[in-house]
Amino acid sequence: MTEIEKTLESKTVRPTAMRILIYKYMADKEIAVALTDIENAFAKADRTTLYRTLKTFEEKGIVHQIDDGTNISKYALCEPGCNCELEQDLHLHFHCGNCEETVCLTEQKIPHINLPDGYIAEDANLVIKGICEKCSG
Amino acid sequence: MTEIEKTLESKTVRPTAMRILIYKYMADKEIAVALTDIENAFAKADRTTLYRTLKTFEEKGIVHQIDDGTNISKYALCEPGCNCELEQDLHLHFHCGNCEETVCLTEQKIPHINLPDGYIAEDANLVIKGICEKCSG
DNA sequence: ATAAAAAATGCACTTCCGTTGCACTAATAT
DNA sequence: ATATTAGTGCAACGGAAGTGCATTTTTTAT
Ligand SMILES: [Mn+2]
Ligand SMILES: [Mn+2]
Ligand SMILES: [Zn+2]
Ligand SMILES: [Zn+2]
Repeated sequence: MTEIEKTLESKTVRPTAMRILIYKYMADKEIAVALTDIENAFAKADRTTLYRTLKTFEEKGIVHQIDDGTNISKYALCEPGCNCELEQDLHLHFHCGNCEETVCLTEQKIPHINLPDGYIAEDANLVIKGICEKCSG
Repeated sequence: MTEIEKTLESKTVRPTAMRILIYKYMADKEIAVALTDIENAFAKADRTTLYRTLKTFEEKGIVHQIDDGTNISKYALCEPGCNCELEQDLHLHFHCGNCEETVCLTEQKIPHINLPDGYIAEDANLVIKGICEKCSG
């Protein structure tokens, strides 16, 4: 049993062929991927399957969904041991206006914000737009 | 000439009847509005006109577009003298999971973030999700 | 005032992404 | 071996954003 299969099973996701391929695809990429990206990478698979795979991965805490402001949902593998729901694990995301790529900056946590009275924070999303390290070189 | 007409003209936007109505509608609301909201409020007007009015307002710095993570673009009037493009004027937005409303927290500026080497920030979007002051009461 | 030009509006249609229903197939449990 | 559950594929739908073009309204020039 491979490392990936073990990872999936540890999150109670059955390691089907398709799921292993998608996991591998995402692990090899250092950037967040859209459904369309996966669709293009696996042309013979049906979009619905890929879509539902991402949903399953998300529900089981294998990936987290990223809203980078492009109105296209992106996904990235969670770090080992990450708890995306918890405030302490909320990292920011960077979207490059040049290459259009979105990356997790997992080291950069979202700072705690003091809200006006009555407001209760449950989640936060911080996206920085600009030029990425690859494009600014 | 009314106050609103003067405001529009000062931003080089011709104060047509429709535009004045939309401006007034947004000024009366304390929350960010979607195109659909305006569409419902002015049922006899065509969606395209409303759509293009918002675009014009945005280009001329009368409103700013808000991406609150719902994948529905919201718009809110800019504060007098605000320069949304500048980092110093970037405020955060709050989206309530209960009433589904989005508000500008214009007092809460987005804190400056130190990015890894090579990353150049040009814009930022910070959305806090939770329960708003009206719903938490 | 009249005509020409420019701007705004309305209608129809398209595109894109996300999502769902249902049938079919593969895997698992009894 | 059979029943049950989980995964996949196909087809269609839906909402929201966006565009091309005809028509109307407003502005400008004559
Ligand atoms: Mn991330
Ligand atoms: Mn705002
Ligand atoms: Zn880049
Ligand atoms: Zn609320």
